[in-house]
Amino acid sequence: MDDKPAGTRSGWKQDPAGVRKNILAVAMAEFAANGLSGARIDDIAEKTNTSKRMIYYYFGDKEGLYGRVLEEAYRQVRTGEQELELDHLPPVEALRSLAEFTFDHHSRHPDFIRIVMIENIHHGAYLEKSELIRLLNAGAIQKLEAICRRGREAGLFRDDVTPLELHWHISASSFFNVSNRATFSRIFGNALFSGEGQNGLKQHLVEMVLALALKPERRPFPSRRAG
Amino acid sequence: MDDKPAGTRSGWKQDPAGVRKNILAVAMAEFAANGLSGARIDDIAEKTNTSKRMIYYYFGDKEGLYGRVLEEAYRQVRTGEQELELDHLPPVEALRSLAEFTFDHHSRHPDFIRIVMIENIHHGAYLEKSELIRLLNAGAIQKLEAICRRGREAGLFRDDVTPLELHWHISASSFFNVSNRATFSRIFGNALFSGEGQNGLKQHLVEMVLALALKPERRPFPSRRAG
DNA sequence: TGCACATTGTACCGGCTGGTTAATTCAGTC
DNA sequence: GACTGAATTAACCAGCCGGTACAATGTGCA
Repeated sequence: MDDKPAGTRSGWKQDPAGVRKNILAVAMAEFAANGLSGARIDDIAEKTNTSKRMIYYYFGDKEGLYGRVLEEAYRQVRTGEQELELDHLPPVEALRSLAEFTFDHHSRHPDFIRIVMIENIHHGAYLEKSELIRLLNAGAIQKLEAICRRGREAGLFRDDVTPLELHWHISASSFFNVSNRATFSRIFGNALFSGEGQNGLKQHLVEMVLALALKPERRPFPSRRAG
Repeated sequence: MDDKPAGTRSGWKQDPAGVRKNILAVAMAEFAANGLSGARIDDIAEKTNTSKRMIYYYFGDKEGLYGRVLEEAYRQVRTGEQELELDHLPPVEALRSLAEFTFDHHSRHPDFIRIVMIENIHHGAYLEKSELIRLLNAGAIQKLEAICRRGREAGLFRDDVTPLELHWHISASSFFNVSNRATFSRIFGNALFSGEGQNGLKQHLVEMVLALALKPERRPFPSRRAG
């Protein structure tokens, strides 16, 4: 165990922060794989560098652990989103980039998607209890609001389509693309989930979102035909 | 117990078919509510008109029961879809109707959505085993294919957007609208889930789908502005 | 009626699983 | 180097829960 101590104390042989982190990471994978009731504390403990007792020591009980995993999942994903820089782009390009980024970002974080699916199965009961998550998500739509403001100021965007609604549509496609891959591909084949298929979906999502956001007379389409 | 016997034999006092049906209905509700590992056989038996013994008699084990519930869920929903009649409508109107219907239909069947969510959590492992479901779903896209054929023949529809992709986009929004209601509304409020909000989403979904399917020069938009 | 088979009730079990008890080690402090 | 609180270990437990054994009863048929 030659990890560098992750906590604030240095030269500390025991590593509480590292243990917590290790438990959280393993638990996230297990909950994402098996759900709240499907995950086994013993299995989580087994895959940890520490023991079952430590899980209860740091997280109280199974639901407490799940709650922290949920928070951690949101924290990781929202943090990743912050890195996207859009202010230097004109509104239409910014919206296009945001949609493409969201589509790819969700695709890169299937465990997050699965945790959110599981949380929805539980009617958002645990998310309900977390103030941290509400704070984290408060900023989730700010980029889009800024884009919409600029777009409207430039006379490009409709004003009867709200940022929230745009966010909903972008999220729906990006989320569904991961969450329902198993059943959809089983029923209709894998075509849409190949590299080519995914690019097609993404591009068409962008077209749809732009078609929705832009005033009809400002639409940059036809995508690649006469215009 | 004055149900009429549902089986093939008449004048039969015992009612195996009815018992099966009763178990399936209760189990579907329980699995939808709690997931596969979360649902309790004892609880299901309790809410049934019969006993736990009968569940094992008819369905073998818990997973067998879940598999049949999954089939039944698909059967109910796909059967309900059959009732939609679109052949008498011109292609654009037919597509609009199909999208609106799908949106509403999913909204009316939250338990089906939840079962599909749960099945996706399990990577579609049980759906994988069911030939019945594959057959049921084979026809799920035929209406859309017919619409697209007519639309292309009339010179209205693009030919680089497949029926499968249109189905994917319509499904994504309609599914997400139910599946992620809990977390989305907790984070962003209920505005989109009021009657008004839902109508707005549905109308904008239609706009997006039509914008995607139609050739640019044939788009009937601007939605309600000059044009 | 008596036979063969389908259906059902009762009582039970084994081990999995979330959670705990209590003793032990570790690191800093005086 | 004894004291203290935080961190850790190992053994243990109660009851839940999926599943079963077996007897009993219902049903059509000859």
